[in-house]
Amino acid sequence: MQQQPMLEILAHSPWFSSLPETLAAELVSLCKLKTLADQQVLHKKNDLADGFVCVLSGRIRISNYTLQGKELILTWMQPGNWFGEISLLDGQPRTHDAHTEGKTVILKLSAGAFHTMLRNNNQWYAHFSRLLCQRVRASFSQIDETGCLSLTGQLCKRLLLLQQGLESEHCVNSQNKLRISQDALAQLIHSSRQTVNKILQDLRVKGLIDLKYRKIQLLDRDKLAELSRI
Amino acid sequence: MQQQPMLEILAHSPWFSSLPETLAAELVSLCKLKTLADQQVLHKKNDLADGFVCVLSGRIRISNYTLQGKELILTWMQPGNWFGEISLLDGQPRTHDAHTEGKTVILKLSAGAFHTMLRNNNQWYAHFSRLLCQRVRASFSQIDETGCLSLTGQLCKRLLLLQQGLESEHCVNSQNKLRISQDALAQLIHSSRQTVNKILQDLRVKGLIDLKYRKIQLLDRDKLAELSRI
DNA sequence: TATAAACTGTCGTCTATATGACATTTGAGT
DNA sequence: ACTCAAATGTCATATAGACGACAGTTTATA
Repeated sequence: MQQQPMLEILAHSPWFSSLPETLAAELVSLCKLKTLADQQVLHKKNDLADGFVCVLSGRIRISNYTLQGKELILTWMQPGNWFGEISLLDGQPRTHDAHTEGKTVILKLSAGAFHTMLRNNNQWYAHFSRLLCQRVRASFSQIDETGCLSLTGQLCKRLLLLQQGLESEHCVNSQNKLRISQDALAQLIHSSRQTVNKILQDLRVKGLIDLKYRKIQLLDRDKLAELSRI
Repeated sequence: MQQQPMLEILAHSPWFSSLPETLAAELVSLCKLKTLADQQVLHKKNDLADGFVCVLSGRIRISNYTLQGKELILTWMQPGNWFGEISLLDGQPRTHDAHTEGKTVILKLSAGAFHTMLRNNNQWYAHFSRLLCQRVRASFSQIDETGCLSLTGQLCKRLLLLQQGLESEHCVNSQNKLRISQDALAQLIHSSRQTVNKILQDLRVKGLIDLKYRKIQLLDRDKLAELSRI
């Protein structure tokens, strides 16, 4: 991957952009570029932590499986997103599976390099703490959402969040459309494909979104946000 | 409060017990004891962080309100639990309201003292990071639970977690019974009082719990755990 | 271009759970 | 001991959403 586009992707992460220059530079310089094919496993739940990762292109699905084998999607890590710090920071195993979706390029900092870096620079803990705080806050929001929003509300909220994530990507790929199946959305909000379809049709009729095969375009974000207020 | 019982309560927090002696000692020495009456507000959602808190006796309800005024309970902080670090570490406002339930004694470290302590001892960030990791993992569990367990499963899981929390308290008060209304349990699992009552009756008939006015005693934890496996 | 696989749209049915109503029980405060 | 507010137990009713079925559509690939 060329230097310039990589820096642009990195710059679109609010967390990464907030880092002091020295930390940002050291972080990137210690990382290795890796290219993964579609549906590769980065790690499974309960694995020991092997590193800290940033997605550069493609997408990584973060999910768990129930005893019955149903997949529960927590989120997708999109270009610019960093993840994997939890297991590194508390020494406990991974909380979720991580699978690529499509050809995916990542930056990876090995566990060893991560710990060496932190040991030599205690003051940088502050920045990883902030990343953890973001995760807690996002999780709290999600708990509130599932507690008091209808599935319509939850779906609107998730569509908005996915779109936000995509926009780090410079709208290059998909003319600003979300590329995602209705099935996957159902797994995200713990619902069924049929119900998601019904909700999406309803939103389309109301003019809030446009629907294509495996593509969703958000047309009226204010209304969508209104439907997902808590 | 006397020194000895306080130390015993503190010792029952896995997080606090894992701290290096120097940090534990400094933390406690910088805290101030406060006694609060029933239903006092420690802080509201969106307040700026004012401190880091440990419950010594009583209980603190952590909750949010929907637009319609319904209260969503995230959890209760019980004796030995520390909380409030999120806003302190990322400088953003509080995520939830915090109300006392019953006369409640707390240790409180002011925001200023917290930041001074960390500024002077960067290496202690590691321990607050671990606390954050616990929050993230607990939140992830809760998201999975609401996603794939029936209300019965969710309720069993929450009863077990509440009981675990209580046992830090040396079973002094309540002969090991949970003192909580069915209404509150409904707010915890985002359900209705009537449904919670039906589930509890069912668990009682099966011999897994015993029910009294505002009290629940867990009789068969293995079976309860079985009902809440994911 | 043909074929298969993945995805979508739309039924009808069934079940879990919310909600309102109301009687009963319990415990706290006087 | 009495009174009242809070909590509990139990209905009956309404409804959101899961799930199976199946036809239609789009894309990938041979």
